[in-house]
Amino acid sequence: MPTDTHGPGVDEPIRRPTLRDVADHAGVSFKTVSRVVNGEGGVSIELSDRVANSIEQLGYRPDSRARHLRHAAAQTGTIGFILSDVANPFFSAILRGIDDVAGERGALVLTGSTDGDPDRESQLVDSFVSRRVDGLIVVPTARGISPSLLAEIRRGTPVVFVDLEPDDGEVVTVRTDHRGGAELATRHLIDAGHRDIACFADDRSIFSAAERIVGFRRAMTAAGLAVPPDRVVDGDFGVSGWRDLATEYLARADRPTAVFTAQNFVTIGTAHALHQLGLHHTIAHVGFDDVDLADVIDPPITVIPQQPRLLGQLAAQRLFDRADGVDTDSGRNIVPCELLARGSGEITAADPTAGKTGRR
Amino acid sequence: MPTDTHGPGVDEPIRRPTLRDVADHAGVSFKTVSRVVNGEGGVSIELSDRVANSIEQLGYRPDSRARHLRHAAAQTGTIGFILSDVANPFFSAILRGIDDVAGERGALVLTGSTDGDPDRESQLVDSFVSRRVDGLIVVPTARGISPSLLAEIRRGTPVVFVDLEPDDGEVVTVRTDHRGGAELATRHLIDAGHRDIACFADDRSIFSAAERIVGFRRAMTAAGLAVPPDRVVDGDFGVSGWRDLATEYLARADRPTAVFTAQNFVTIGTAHALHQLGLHHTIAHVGFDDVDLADVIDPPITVIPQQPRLLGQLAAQRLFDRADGVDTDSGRNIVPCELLARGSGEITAADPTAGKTGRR
DNA sequence: CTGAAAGCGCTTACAG
DNA sequence: CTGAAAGCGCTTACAG
Repeated sequence: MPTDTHGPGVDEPIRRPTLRDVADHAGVSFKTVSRVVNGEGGVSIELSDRVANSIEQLGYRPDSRARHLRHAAAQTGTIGFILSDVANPFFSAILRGIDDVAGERGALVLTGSTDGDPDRESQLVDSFVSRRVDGLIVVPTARGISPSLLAEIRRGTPVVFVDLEPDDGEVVTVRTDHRGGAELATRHLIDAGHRDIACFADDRSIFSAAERIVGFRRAMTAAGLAVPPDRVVDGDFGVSGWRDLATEYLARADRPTAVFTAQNFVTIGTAHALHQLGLHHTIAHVGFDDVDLADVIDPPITVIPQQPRLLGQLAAQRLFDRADGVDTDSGRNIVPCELLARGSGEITAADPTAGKTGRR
Repeated sequence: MPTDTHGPGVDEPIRRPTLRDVADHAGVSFKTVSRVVNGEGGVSIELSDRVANSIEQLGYRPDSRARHLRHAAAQTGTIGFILSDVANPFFSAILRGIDDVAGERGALVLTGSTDGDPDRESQLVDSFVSRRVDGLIVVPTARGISPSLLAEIRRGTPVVFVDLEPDDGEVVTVRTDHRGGAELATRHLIDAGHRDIACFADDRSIFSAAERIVGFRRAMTAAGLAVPPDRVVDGDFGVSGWRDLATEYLARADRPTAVFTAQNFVTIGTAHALHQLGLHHTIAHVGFDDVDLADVIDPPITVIPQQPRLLGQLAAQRLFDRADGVDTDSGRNIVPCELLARGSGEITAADPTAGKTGRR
């Protein structure tokens, strides 16, 4: 058997040194080592040094699993974050916010993407619970809370929802004021003189999309404007799907004079379409959620930015407060919106007959 | 004391049901429950049903910590990902790739952002190791491997580096061909007739930035072109810093006729600057890494896209292979680059004397 | 200041 | 097919 200088080989099972190994090495009882590791005091300096030295030499790292086993209720310092897709910058910014707060407390974050699949969500809940996370932050896949998650909430596991709000009202949620933001965007377009505005949104089965559509309708109604059914389009089409759809929609003679796009992928796709059609200086456009380069394109896109990192921080804060028993309210944190005027949303309404007659 | 119907209150410690609780409930020995939980068989259907029923009623979930304690070498089904910032879409896409592969194996991913701080990196390594992760995927903060991470590698913990490569060559890395990609970008500009090209890069202390600068120089040298020192600018300035810097740099009379921006924040900042100066149709521009809306702005930005999700998948694959003892090579996976011509990189060189004399 | 005993929730041998 | 014993790595009482 060849000598292996690069650590244990494949066949030798990798065994980490334990408290007992350190104790043997230092020539003390393993309880003494435990005291040093936990900084409990009551150990002579001499022994303490000897133990510290052995820990260093053997590369001992306490096993947090074993550590918290004695009292099952003890916290593991790990929380779980269940979301649809971490690759979406909006959600990864939320994750970053969660990580900010967790890091301050020495806690760690487990993540899992569901792609909107409720079965995957349940599976992740079970996996997280098996690892005894101290709490769960969830972007729910469906409007109803999945049974396994509901069971955990009932059991007393701290759970905070972000971005989306499940139908059960007894629940803690941190999210943007989707409805208010959409109203703001729509009113902005109305104020620029638009009467015929379309709303392109993510699938309305998603809470935020539904809320934003409601906000759009409210603002229109408040201004005494009708919303024909085909002026609200929703669906989960992705950037390229929305580009194609918007291109076709806005090429029609009866196109609207302004568009409110209610989600970032929709905004990007629609911006593509407007440029493709050469209508980017003709049709006004306000988007929900900010996008890279939104202020470089011509005209720069007027948006309702969200603060995803803040959402994550607030959610984590509430989760830890609940885990500590400090925050016992159920209830919501709703972050208000502002509008960032950049140009695309300030295009005024053209002669309303121009589009209707199909003239260029 | 008021009756609490919503689960345990704050004072009652939340105790999850254990194997023993289930056994008592079902009226069997706890070993029988263990058999049912693990699907070991050798349990009569009648008992099995009774146990399953109790598990359901009590909401029992096995404790994975206790489960793997018996054999310390057993896998925990958890891996760690240490990176600079999950809010950067490039890294969150890598995380998604890792999650894809982990999910297939029923494993979970712990993440932690370092913001480039080596101390935080060490701290995260320790936290992850305490939780006995089966392996670590790391975007290293510094060129050298931090001592705590090195100790783990020596111990035999599977570690795979992504995106950046530490100086120690004995290490497993999955990354883009930074140098080759930069050469490709630069050659593309040279082929469009440019002789005077600037390179704006992330701080050169970062491996990828250094490599991309090398690629730039190589392509220039291969074409017989000189690279004056002030034609290579590097630093960690963020989007707005780069916008300001590039605006000042490109406003000068002796500006280059083309720019290669070696990182996504640099690309965004420089695109801003070019538009601000009205030079977006004058100065050619190629960026490393793709950006939202890059093909909507005028002209669309020519880029060398990376495949971050693929990088994550490859890294996780190698990590699990190593953890399983299948992959025992040290070595690198280097993903090659292609160029995506969109317009900004195909602007040809203006009369070379025009810029030099400061004429408009 | 130091240590031997019991136990956390589970699995792995070993009996019946 | 079912169960009682020992032990994983550690902490929490309890002795000296």
